[in-house]
Amino acid sequence: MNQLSDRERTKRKEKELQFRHSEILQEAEKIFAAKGFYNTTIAEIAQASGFAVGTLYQFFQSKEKLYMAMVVEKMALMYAGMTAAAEQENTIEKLRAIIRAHFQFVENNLDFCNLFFGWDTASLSDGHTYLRNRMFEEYVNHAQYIEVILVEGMDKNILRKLNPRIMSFALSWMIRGVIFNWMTTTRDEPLTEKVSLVLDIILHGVFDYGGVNEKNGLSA
Amino acid sequence: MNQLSDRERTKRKEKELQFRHSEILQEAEKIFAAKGFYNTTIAEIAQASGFAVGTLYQFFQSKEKLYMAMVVEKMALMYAGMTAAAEQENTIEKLRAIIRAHFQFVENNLDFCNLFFGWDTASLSDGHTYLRNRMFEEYVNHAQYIEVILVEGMDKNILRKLNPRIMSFALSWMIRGVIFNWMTTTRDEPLTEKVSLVLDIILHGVFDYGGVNEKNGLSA
Amino acid sequence: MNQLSDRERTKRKEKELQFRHSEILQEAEKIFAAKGFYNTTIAEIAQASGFAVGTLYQFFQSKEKLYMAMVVEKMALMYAGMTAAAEQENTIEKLRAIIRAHFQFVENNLDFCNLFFGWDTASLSDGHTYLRNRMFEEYVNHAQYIEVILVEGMDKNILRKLNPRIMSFALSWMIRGVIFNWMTTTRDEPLTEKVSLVLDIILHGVFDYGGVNEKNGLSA
Amino acid sequence: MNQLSDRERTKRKEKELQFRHSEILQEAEKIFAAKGFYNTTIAEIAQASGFAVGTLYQFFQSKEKLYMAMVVEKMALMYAGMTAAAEQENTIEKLRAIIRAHFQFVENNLDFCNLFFGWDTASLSDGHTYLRNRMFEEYVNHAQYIEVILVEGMDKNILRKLNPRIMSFALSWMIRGVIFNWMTTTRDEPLTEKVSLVLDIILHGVFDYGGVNEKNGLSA
DNA sequence: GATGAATGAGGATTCATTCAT
DNA sequence: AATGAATGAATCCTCATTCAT
Repeated sequence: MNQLSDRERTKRKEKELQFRHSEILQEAEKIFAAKGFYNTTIAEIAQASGFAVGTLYQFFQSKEKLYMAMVVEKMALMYAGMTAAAEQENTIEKLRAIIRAHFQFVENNLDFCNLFFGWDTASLSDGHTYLRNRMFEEYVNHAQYIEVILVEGMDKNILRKLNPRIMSFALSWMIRGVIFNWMTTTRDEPLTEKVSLVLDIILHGVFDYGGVNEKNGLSA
Repeated sequence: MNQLSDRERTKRKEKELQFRHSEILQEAEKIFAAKGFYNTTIAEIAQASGFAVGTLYQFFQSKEKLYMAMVVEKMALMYAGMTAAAEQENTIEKLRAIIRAHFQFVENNLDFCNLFFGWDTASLSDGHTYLRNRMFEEYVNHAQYIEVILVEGMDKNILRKLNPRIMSFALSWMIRGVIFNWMTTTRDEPLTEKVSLVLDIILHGVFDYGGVNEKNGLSA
Repeated sequence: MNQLSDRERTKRKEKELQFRHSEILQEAEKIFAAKGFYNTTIAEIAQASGFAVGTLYQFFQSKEKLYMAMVVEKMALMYAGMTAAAEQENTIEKLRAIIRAHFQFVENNLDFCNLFFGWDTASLSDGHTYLRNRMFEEYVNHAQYIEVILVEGMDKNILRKLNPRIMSFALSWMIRGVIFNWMTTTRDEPLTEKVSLVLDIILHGVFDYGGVNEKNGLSA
Repeated sequence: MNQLSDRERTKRKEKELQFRHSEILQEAEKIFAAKGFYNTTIAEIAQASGFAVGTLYQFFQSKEKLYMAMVVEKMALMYAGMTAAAEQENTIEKLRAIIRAHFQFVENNLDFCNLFFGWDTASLSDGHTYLRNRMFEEYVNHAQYIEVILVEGMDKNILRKLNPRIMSFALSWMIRGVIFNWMTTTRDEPLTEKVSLVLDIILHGVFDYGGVNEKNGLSA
């Protein structure tokens, strides 16, 4: 029983640790998003998260590591959400789900996305290599995941047989573009309203065949 | 005669000034691109451009202003090039020319694009508002220019009648995506080789109508 | 009986305390010797000695006090050893024994001596006065002990009648010099081999009387 | 003529530089001597020497480098003085001159010697290797210089044929001992008064041959 | 008594900016 | 106009010490 309570205590501690961890990360995200990496001081984050400066350094070795942890965690979350959403039968539906998940994440994580999409993932001095690599890795990983879906679609003769890498990037960045547009303007209607439009453009393009797309009832 | 020589002197001076200006901006671009805004020191730029630190401050009020001048100049150049290239009869050809001009600029200005597209336009402390606004302005300006072309195309029944703003962003960012992909990979073939593919995707989308696009001879 | 067990418990506790004390001091010595006072952290000592940081503070009020305890203990040991060794009939033999004891201590306590002789008894901020005084006290104490021996020797017409304080310091530091030399070089032969040489020099000096020393059979 | 004035200006600047250099070093010496390496702050030195913190960093890369520069300079000065003083015909006179020069330096550089002889040449974290080496080098250099004098004396049958390295160290450290004694006590009479006594002990030792030394008229 | 997480004061260092020459 | 030495505010990080458990 004593042992049990020991285990329990350990567990509780770990949970608390995790909790504090994300507590800090959450505040850090807001501040980093608002002011960028270099204009954010550790003291600010400490104050905002209610810990002492020294305490932050017990969780994160350095300012850069803290920043990285925040970005990597969020990115993973974003891509995980998209991957989970893509669990659909139909290729088209998979793409639609991915777009929607992407948009939803943005709506729910404005702070972070401001940072991530807003031209701003700061150039970190030396550790920058690691973060860039890590982000790029995550990004490529996701791109490959989309490629797989695209290739599947090609095999089923649902999608045209074009370079899947390029297609994947075109899709991702078209999405990014719409996000950027939304974030930098009034945001009067939810981003998720634009899912169909984006899917339509990526699927059928902008060329006008004289209404042939619409006739085919293919516009999503 | 004295007046003439005065004018001449003034002219020469202005030319020299301009020359020094761009001399500095050129070196600044390289260094900023290589190390980011915060890891670049004024002393470095001074050294690289062959001027004294104090002299730089005679041209630019502050480090941020210098950075801004550099970015704004380059952006203007980029968009100007694209606008110039778009002087074509045909809507489709206009789009193709814009894509090509974009790609060419990237190929010719790797340093800058690394900075501009590479997730890095640092968040500048207080002047950041101005730069962001200035960049955004320039960007929206360009987007509107493309919108005009797109609306023209719609009027001529060449393009589908979709939200032109969204279409414009979709196009721009699809281009960005391909650029990003190219910049972060091997770059074994010129970026300009991809013009047709990008145009094809944006025009006809990725959906497979059973070869109907190809049959129609519409693939660009 | 209860009282007895109480006494016993108290005794045992004290022994344990003492044990832990020296346990800590032993580890502290190694680390201090290797890295100096300021580059050694309490956390390191805690880890090395297998106690928690807080526990160390139950034994020693501060880092400086811990350091002092260590130094003072070792010094006392050193001087005690020398004093014990000096229990000899003959004055000359007393000096020889002191030199030998000194050298032996060095050979057996390299870590500490590195610290103590190696130019490094760091200047401690405020407590430094105490430690310096304490060390100096110990040192002078020992010097006086040697002085007594020297004066005895003078009384017996074995030693020249010179300022005994100076003589004492001359002897001590000549020993230190040989130690320093030995510690900073290859140490191929034991330090104790040098006892006779040192005794010879201090007794007879370096002047050459044309072999008169040797003739007299006085070289030690 | 312009060229000449240029040269002159350069010269003057260099002189000023050197002047400031030693200005700083002088103040640094006092403070370091009083408080030790770790308890001295750059800000203090800056304040004391009348410069801004940043200015110190234009002269010395780091606190350690500043410390080293100070120590090395002083040591060189000390040994140079002793070497210069040793320009004597007679071996005995050479030794006497060296001892006197040593003592004089101490009298004139109390601050520094407090640091240098007072158990305190701090253990510098990483740069420490360089300083230690540099100091040791300088030290050994000097020791060898004395060795040469000793060997000369042996060749002339003035000194006994003992290990010259050990003799050199014995002499140096006996001197150090007397210095230490003088520095840590009242200093009522000048250190230089003790030259003859030290020379006497090192030459003739402390053994009493029944006045044979004095009879020979050899006591220095 | 033992623990070790939390604290926050303290200091080295950098670098944009100024200004006397 | 050009220079570049001097400035000192600003910030990251360390680590001795405390105290709730």
